[in-house]
Amino acid sequence: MITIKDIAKEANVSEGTVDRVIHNRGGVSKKTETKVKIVLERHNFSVNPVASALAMKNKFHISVLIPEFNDSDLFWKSPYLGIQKAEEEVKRFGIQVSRFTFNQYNPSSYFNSFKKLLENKPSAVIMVPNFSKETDKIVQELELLNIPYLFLNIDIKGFNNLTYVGQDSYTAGYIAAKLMTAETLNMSDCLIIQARHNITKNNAVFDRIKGFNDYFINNNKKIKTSSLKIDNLNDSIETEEKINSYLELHPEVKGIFVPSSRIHIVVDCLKKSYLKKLTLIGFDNTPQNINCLLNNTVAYLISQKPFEQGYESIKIFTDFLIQKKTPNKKVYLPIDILMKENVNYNNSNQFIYEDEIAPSK
Amino acid sequence: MITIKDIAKEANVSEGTVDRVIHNRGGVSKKTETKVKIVLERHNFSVNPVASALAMKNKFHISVLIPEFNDSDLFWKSPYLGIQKAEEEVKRFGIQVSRFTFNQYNPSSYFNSFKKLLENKPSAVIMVPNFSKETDKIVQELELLNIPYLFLNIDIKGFNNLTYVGQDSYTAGYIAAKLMTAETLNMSDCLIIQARHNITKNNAVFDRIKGFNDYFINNNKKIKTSSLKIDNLNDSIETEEKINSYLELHPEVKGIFVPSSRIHIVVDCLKKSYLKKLTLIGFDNTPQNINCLLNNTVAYLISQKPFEQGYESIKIFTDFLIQKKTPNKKVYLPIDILMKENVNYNNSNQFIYEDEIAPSK
DNA sequence: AAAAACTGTGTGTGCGCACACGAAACTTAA
DNA sequence: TTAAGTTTCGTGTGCGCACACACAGTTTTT
Repeated sequence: MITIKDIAKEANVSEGTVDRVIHNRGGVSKKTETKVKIVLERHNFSVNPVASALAMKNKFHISVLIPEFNDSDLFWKSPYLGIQKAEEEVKRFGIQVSRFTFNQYNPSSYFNSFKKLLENKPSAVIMVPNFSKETDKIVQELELLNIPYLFLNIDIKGFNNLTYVGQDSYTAGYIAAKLMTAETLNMSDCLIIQARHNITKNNAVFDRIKGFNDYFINNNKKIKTSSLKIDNLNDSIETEEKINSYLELHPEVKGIFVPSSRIHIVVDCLKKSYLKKLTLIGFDNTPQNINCLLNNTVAYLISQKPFEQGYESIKIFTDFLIQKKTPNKKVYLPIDILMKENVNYNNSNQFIYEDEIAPSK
Repeated sequence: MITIKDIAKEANVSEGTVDRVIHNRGGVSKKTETKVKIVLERHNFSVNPVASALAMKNKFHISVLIPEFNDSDLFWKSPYLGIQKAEEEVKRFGIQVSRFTFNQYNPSSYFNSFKKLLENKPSAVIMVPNFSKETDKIVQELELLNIPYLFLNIDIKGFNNLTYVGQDSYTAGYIAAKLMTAETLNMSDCLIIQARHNITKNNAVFDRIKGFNDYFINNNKKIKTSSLKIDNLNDSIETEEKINSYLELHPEVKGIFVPSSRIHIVVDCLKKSYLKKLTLIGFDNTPQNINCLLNNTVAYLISQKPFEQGYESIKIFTDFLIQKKTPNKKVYLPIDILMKENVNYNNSNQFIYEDEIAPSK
């Protein structure tokens, strides 16, 4: 394993000079710089991150801007845990992680949380760009300060984010349609239920629906889809009323697609008789949703691998900060298909060690 | 973050003594040992793995005993690559990895490879226990030498392996049956094709078939399954002959289940007319199998996440050797369901960085 | 022409730990 | 009592790197 000392000897300079070249610290003449760079190239040198971490001692600071979670909406707990696990791993490398949460329905909470985040002077920012207008402002500030940032889970176009870590929503919707087709025997209609506020704000939902519909078009399936928009999916009275009356009017509907994590709410609202007859497909492995799989009310869930999203984000920035590794423009995580039978294995890699909570089997 | 120096000061001994106590090097009087241990306990001290790795410099040696791969059987390439990726990551921690391959159909090649492996004096062994008799002998030697070992991909019971890293084959087969049911509309027979040599040697195949059959029993499905055993799946003439003539005799068969990675061979042998009519479900994301997904001949593949198996094995042993973290007795990886639409995303986390090969989309 | 300022480079120290070496303190043998 | 072990412990060095500091050589200012 080649070291800085070796490079220095070969280039006939001191270790300090090699260090300056590697880290672009300046104060090196053009001539020696190229001389050193040639040697570095030739040996394909990269610093020993272990030694580097030891010498630096808490140099880098990754800040995370992420929606908060609570008992009724647990989706964001998973990325949080993934971040936590990665944090534990990279701590000893001198990477410090701070988390800042916001209310995902409140733009100003998003922006205020960002302001607090900035005070910590992060070396890098992982953010969930939930609101486009505020994201504009945030990104502007970050770029002014030359702080690299990556988008987690929500993929907004037109920014210079280091990368996007998440799912290809379009394909995920496409797959949902395929599963729906298999389950409903190719010959029925399908209802898409979405919350109204999602129509503009969260384009993942939009992409999923587009993929869902495109599947039927591309494969000449005769399935018809229609959309039901509900103002507040958390208001169970409105939801219950709307869904059940829609189904009464449309007995040809055999499947329900919920392109968000809220399918458990739909399950709670549906009359028992419908639950038996309909095939439900939704997103995200929240505890409530998993429960729906286990009690046979939901046929499939498509998981975004939220834990891995958080975990990978931290790892990617660690490699970027320490080793200057640049990731691909998009880091798409696997599209996970969950059903009753494999759901228990889904999070196994989060709980490898004995002192952690083991998954119930 | 508390250091050895801090502990030493507080216990009124030198750093060297603390080091001796931490690593059980001996040469410490009972009195001072307990004195130091109390302080260690109080601060819940654990060594800084970064500094430790730097100081140790190639202390540990993990050896891997794994089947070889070639163009016609690429399955074992994935764990190999996973091991390679992990190796790259842990190299700087002073962990050296050596790989030893064997012919998976030849027990003596397995044992001979192990003998070579032993010469390297490994600190830990990752092995694929493909032959039970030879595994007996191997394990005996390892336990005599006090070398910890873990089983990769194949789960043989009755040994003191540190852990098993792989899939729950029974559940995987169970899920295959569920998918088969959905695709073949609940009302047909199903053929299981297996290689004869697998019947005794590889109990993963046995477990998958059991899970497959149990699904129909547990869920009162009227699907009948029958088995076709073929002596040598690689002999395409025999395979072709047997399968097609069986199907001719049994037109009620609507699905074929291949509980091994050889489904692409079945595809090659099947007459075109059958290919269109039948639903095929197999295992493992080898390039040939993936190709079958893409050209619509195979409906689903169940992946064992072989890449992750290799990767996690190395990581688990690294943590075990450096930090003495003991893993669970079984580390089950997710049961991955692959279909045409999501297969491209399946390996994305193997190729996060730009200079590596990106997945074709 | 001397002083000041700047540029380019080498040297030294410490990050936390592992481990070799050697020095006390103590025990046993002569 | 003294020499020779034996046990117990402290000290020193290096792992590879980051970064502060020092110092020569060069350019600019007065």
